[in-house]
Amino acid sequence: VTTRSPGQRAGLTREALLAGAGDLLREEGLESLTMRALGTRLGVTPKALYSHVAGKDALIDHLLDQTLIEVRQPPVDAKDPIDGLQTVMASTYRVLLTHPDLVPLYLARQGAHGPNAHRLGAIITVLLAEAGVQGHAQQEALRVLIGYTIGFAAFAVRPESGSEVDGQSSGSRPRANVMLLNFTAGLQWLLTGIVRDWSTPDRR
Amino acid sequence: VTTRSPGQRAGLTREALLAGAGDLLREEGLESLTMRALGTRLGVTPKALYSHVAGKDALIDHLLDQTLIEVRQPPVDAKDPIDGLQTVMASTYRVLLTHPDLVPLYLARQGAHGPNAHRLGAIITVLLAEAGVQGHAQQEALRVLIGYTIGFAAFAVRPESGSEVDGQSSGSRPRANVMLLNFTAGLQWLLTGIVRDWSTPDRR
DNA sequence: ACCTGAACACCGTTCAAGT
DNA sequence: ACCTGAACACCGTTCAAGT
Repeated sequence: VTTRSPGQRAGLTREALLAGAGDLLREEGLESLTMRALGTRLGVTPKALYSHVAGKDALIDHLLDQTLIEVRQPPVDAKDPIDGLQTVMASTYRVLLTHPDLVPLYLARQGAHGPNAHRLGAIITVLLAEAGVQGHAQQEALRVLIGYTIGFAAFAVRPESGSEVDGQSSGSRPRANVMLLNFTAGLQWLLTGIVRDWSTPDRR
Repeated sequence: VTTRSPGQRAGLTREALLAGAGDLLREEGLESLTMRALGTRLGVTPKALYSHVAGKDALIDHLLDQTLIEVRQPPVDAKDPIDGLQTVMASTYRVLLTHPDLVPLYLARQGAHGPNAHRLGAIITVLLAEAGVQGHAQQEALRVLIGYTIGFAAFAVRPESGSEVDGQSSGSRPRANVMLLNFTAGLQWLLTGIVRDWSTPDRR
């Protein structure tokens, strides 16, 4: 299906690459996300992709970061910073579950590293500061929250065969909701502990 | 270096394969863990490996499970089940950090699935039961604990470039210890919450 | 049962070249 | 700057065959 000679533009953009990669991931799974497959899907030679992206790793990095756009911002008139943290982390958890195949990649790369990830980290940091968690403890709290969220998401992705758990989970009807409630409970415990043990009451 | 004709035994065992794979992983990293590389390291054609292991995925599954042997068992005369849980999970965390390259694989495969993983899961389950956490809540607590432990381990592996955190962490001297303390703190909060909110006082 | 050589069907990526 | 054809250096895995 190659009706184009060298020099003719195919009209590719980085956005088109990311959209195609996202579709490929959603429809065919992680194993099928291949530079060659992405090329044929876009009607283009694999090499053409390298004009818009440094390589496969860079493409995935962009994909991971772009996904975080969907994370819901807490309202600016935040009354309670703890509520804000609960909102942001729960939204992050939900977004991660929407893209199950990406979850292991976030962990393999230790999170995303683009502008959206940075923005999200900044929001969490501000909320922690408002809750009186600063400096050293602030960075550690950030790691605890992110590690818990991504780790839990990774184990929530597939219903059965969940590590060493026996397969017989009690039905599977409201499973996603049950997992979300479990996640929220643990998150609340962590937030309570962080504020209780790591906050410095001086500033603010 | 092929001084062996078809039919001559090379003396391979599954244990030798796993040991070689572990060495390869430790010395060269995950990217270099290849059936071909493992073959040449053992002085054997790649195909010879398939006589002892179903394929690369199966080999990695065995590797993941075997690593869990190192997790320390809590003393049988356990006084406080919460102490026991703290011990087991912290030991698991430490073992995971000893094998950083494996951590993303645990998450990608949602934990290990072999006999050692099963044994570890059973130990945790018993401790939870002794703490009064049973049935439905027991499975959920198990997931919370495992998700937190592996997730935190994944973020503890590399010092800098930790997701959206700015690179300037306060020095790097006792970093592993600091992370372990952070992990332990969060673990304690989770255990406290699990027992407080999910234990049923009736049985035991 | 255990290992071999040769080969298949894939990968990501590079190079030189076209417009 | 953007895309092409051809090719390089890898993968995991299979097949038929040896002892």
